[in-house]
Amino acid sequence: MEKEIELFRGELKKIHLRVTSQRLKIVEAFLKTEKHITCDELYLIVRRNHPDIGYTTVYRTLKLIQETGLAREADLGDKVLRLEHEFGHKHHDHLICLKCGRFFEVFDPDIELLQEKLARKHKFNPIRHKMDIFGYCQKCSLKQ
Amino acid sequence: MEKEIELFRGELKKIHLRVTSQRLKIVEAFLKTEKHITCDELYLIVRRNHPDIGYTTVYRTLKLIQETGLAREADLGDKVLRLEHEFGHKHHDHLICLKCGRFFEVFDPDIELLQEKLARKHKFNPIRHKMDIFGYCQKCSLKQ
DNA sequence: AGTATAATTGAAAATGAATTTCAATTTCAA
DNA sequence: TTGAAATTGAAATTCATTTTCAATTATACT
Ligand SMILES: [Mn+2]
Ligand SMILES: [Mn+2]
Ligand SMILES: [Zn+2]
Ligand SMILES: [Zn+2]
Repeated sequence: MEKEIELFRGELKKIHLRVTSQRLKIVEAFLKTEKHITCDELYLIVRRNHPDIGYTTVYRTLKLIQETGLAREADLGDKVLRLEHEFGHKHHDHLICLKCGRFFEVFDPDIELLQEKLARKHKFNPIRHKMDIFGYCQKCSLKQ
Repeated sequence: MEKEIELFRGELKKIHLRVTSQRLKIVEAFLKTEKHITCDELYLIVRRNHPDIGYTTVYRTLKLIQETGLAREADLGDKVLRLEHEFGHKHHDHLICLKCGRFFEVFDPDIELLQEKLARKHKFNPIRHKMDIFGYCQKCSLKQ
């Protein structure tokens, strides 16, 4: 987590933003959770230990966390914006259970390669992609 | 388009909903466009020829269009809900240009197969998936 | 240290797409 | 024909996201 925080500090300084105690507390809270978290969820967590920090500051810091490369958007199929750790985390895709909402992070190098090829075939220069497979996890498959 | 409209009529009747002139006009307008369309965009189109039809009815009919299997959600990376034709259209994924916003519909059977395998490997029962590759189309790649 | 300047904060307000409410109207089936 | 059910569209509501603004705080420069 130290590395991430150093990165955060550095990036802020680069763009002449200040490293405030609020920002640090928020980024620490974000780094501690391993979920795909919404702004509201993070706010509720931060508030437990730091009741003086407002929602707006969490919201704005979450933007900074994205901009500094610590987080990226993750879509779990509900309609709220969720963020997941980016720095130090390899790219991966998701299996998302339609019943219980749990998700699994997966990676398949063969698919990645074919995606690249597919794009090239269409003279398209791929930058990033999102692949989400929706269905039923083992537990929910059994229960049905 | 006749086939789609017959399906729509049939599905409505199945669930004891009425085939009204508004619904028909809206579904026809939807079927005529080949874009990934938002509710608002469709409303504006419908309004041109049928100024008496309200936004709410378009919104509700769009839900029905989805439920009857004529449309599915399509995410182009902006934050608005878009719908694309489903019935009679094969599954496909998207290459989405980050610069001009245009998109290309693509399909790769090898990727589809590997996706299925990947899910199975994790004891996951896949139902549907979404794969969007973001990057730059040929035109926008050259311009940069 | 003192002061000017710029950034930060959090409450409140604004935004905007998605959704619901409701009273009036229309359709259907008996 | 008549009562029940469905439909409609305007208006209101919801809810996440984003902006505004006045007060506070940090920083840079004498
Ligand atoms: Mn993830
Ligand atoms: Mn499409
Ligand atoms: Zn599950
Ligand atoms: Zn382009």
